[in-house]
Amino acid sequence: MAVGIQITLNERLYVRDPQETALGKKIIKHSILLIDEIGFEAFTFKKLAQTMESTEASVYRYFVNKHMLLLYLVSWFWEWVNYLIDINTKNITDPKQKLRIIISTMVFASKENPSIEYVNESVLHRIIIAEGAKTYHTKSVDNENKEGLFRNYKDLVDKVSCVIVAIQPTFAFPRALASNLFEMANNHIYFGKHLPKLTDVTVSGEDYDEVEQMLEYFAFTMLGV
Amino acid sequence: MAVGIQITLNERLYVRDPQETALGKKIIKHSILLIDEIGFEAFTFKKLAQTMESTEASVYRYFVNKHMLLLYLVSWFWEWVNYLIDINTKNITDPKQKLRIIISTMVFASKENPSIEYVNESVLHRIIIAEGAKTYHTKSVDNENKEGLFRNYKDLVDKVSCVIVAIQPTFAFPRALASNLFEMANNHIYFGKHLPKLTDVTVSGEDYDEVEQMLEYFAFTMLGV
DNA sequence: TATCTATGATAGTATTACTATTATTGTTTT
DNA sequence: AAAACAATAATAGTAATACTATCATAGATA
Repeated sequence: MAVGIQITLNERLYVRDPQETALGKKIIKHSILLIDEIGFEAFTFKKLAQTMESTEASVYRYFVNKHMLLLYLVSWFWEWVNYLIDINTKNITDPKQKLRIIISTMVFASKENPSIEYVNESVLHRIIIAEGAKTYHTKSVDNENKEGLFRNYKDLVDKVSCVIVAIQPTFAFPRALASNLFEMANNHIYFGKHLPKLTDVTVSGEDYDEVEQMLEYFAFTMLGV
Repeated sequence: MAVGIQITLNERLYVRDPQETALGKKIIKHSILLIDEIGFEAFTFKKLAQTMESTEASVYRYFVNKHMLLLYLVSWFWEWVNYLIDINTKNITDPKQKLRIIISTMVFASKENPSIEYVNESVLHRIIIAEGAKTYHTKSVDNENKEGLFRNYKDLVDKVSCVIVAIQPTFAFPRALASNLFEMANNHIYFGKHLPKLTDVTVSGEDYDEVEQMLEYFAFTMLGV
């Protein structure tokens, strides 16, 4: 699996493609670790430059601001999940089984074998869970959406909704169910850890088994199978 | 309805209770309008002071920072929805009918008759939809949760989960379904407006009818009725 | 050898997120 | 009516943030 992965992202997400240079990869690697450690609000390019022993100006040569960097990381993650779903469902024809694998993949993405040395997928997963929704809850959503900056997430929702339609062609809300499964996966891992009154699942450490079971139950109950 | 409403909130949300003074009410009123207009990231106490013709220092006497102010507004909103649910379900005994009214109330909260002159509930609803999740996606969640700052939302989820249990006592995920209904209501209004590929509902202006219908369908399908 | 490019080093600006001090105004208390 | 008190306004100041700009340098390429 370590061979041949190429995550391709919208060029407007960055100023210079971080995947093409050593410094760029270092920015990705350390930004993931630092955002996870101190949170996105406290994260600054200056602090990032300090921890990776570079300069603020150098970071700005790759990303216009920290919002775009987060959007890059989130897009990278969804593109990676998309790739995982493709290989995990490669020879599966039964759409029900496909959906089961999709749910498992979205919950356990972080447990897959690391594929790219400068991305700690497990830590990145925590960032998606805690900070992911901030990418689209901004005043610039509409402009950024026009520029295709949310394409990776939308493609993924599209892919899952096709599987849903294959299971139940008359189901009226395939996109909503698909996006809801992704949002629920993130939310209930987060709730289990921080706001347990808002969920019924128990989450301890990186054990998300109950989240997976709940998502399966929700999905297949909704589809009446 | 305009008489007798008293929204009571955790004292730790504010430095001085804004509901007790004219300046405090002015802060609430103008912060709702300004956050809606420019977004929470661009919102500052200095800009707020300018639009309401007061001073930055005066605003700081009511709230320690803008995060606490947002948390105050969000808590106020959920407490208000809680109150609306109470009066709207007052004489209803059938839990299915109760859940229908709850869903309608969470989607159409902004359409209820304004009850408090310094709060524009319709604009506040937009803030909840666009910025609400930012209150708990922070590094300080656990501390703030310990101090009871998310109590209003948790109480609401608790109330709805009790109705769910009354409908279907064997249902395994009442809290998750309840919180998911609130999250879905907000998300799909937002998606309908800004990221329509992530949903199936059409939202135009303040017409959220399709969101209500979808939530009813999801809830009652999950509960098998 | 010359050139080009990426990065580092450094400096500078406007804004943000506060804290502190003093003046003023309006309300209670005596 | 005078004194005391509380709330707000006015002002100033600081450290950090979010950038932009310039110049030097080291390594790769022509």
